[in-house]
Amino acid sequence: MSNSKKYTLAIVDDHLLFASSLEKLINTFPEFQVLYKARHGLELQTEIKNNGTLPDLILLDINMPVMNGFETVAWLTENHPKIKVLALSVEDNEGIILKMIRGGAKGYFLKDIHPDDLKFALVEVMDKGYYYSERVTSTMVNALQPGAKEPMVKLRENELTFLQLACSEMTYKEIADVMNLSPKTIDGYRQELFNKLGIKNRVGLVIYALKNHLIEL
Amino acid sequence: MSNSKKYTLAIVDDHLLFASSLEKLINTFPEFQVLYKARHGLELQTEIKNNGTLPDLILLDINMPVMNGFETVAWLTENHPKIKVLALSVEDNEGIILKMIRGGAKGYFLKDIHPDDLKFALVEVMDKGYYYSERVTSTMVNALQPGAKEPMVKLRENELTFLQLACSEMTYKEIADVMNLSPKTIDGYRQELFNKLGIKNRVGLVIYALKNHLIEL
DNA sequence: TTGGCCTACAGGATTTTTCCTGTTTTTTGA
DNA sequence: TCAAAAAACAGGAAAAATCCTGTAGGCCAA
Repeated sequence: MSNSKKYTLAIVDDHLLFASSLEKLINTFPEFQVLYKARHGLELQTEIKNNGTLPDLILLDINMPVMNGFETVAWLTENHPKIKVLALSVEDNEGIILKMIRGGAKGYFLKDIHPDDLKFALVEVMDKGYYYSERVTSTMVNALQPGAKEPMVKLRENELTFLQLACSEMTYKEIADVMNLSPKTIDGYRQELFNKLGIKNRVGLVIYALKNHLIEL
Repeated sequence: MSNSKKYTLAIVDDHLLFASSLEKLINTFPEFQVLYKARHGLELQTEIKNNGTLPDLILLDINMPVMNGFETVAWLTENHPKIKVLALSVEDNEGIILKMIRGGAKGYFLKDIHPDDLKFALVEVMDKGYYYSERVTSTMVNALQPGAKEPMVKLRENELTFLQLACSEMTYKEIADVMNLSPKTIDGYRQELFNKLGIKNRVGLVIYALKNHLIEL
């Protein structure tokens, strides 16, 4: 690892207290220095445009207002592929991990990580280009197992819209009106989702949507 | 404020990275020093018992495994009433704020607070005994308005149990079996809850339970 | 003791959800 | 351009959810 110059990084997290605290912590690592912080992807974009220098590394929260982690990592991969992105989340969810890695993140870890491990992860990412914990590795292996199963459920645009509307107090008929479709079509979506997701009733839909962050409370 | 001696404090939060970072931040405040950290209420209890000295102040997260913020503040108020407790949460929810304050917390703030404001809050709490932000104050005023309304919906034991079971894929008949009651009684609970909570169907129940932390995902 | 109140429970009707199968329309790929 | 695949839609029926009103039994207070 280079000792000549500190690696610079940016922190993107809407929890100001966490971001500021983390900045303090990271600045105690001799190899790293926080360049700037942002509350969400959009703020990061303007920060990058205004501030002449790019960070070597970005610590990216996933749950954020305005522009979340998924959108942000997509934008970064598109516009600044050289910047390493480490995703940071409170949630240990396979779907989310895969989504971020597919989006271009070079690593993923939970907010309950030990500071020493964080430091190790930062060093790894700069040295080797990536850092994957055991948890993330096993998730990826599972996802790539061809024989086993394809747990990745793909929802069509309309199915997603229906699912989100089903998480309200609307009846299916009302949903059909909103979506400008026949109630029978809506019933088709419902049936299809029940099969795909392995659930039995509308409550199952709500639970699924919540667990997979397809809706917000 | 006393300059002779630093105030000591403990941090209780299951997110190790956040807790450690916050420790670093707070230790830069000349008036304060972090005595120890714990991942949840239970760990705090053993820490307090083992470690001879009590902290002056505890920063307490609400969402934690094993023993959450509500249980912890209740225990602290019961066993160590002299310790000031500041609740710390990601969620801006009136019900939660009131629950913590009723439990004995001397203040409440969100994790997106600015570090300077945190410092101010810490100082306030030690000097004046409490710190309430505008947000918290307005919440309390609302809650105490006698004429306006009583938004605090009280759920009976059975109603709560039913509500929680209703947030699953069980049918009402199955719920009746589990609770050893007639399906008609369950229907009565349902009707009563719909009226009390102003909702129209079972999805409304799920949403309500989630928003009020009556169930976990 | 009696009347009021509360909880559990019922009857019975209506609406909504859920299920199964089949048809028409649209889109897509060779 | 034509056939196959996908999407939208329908009929019909059973199951579950929702709604409304009413009753029986326990408890408590005047």
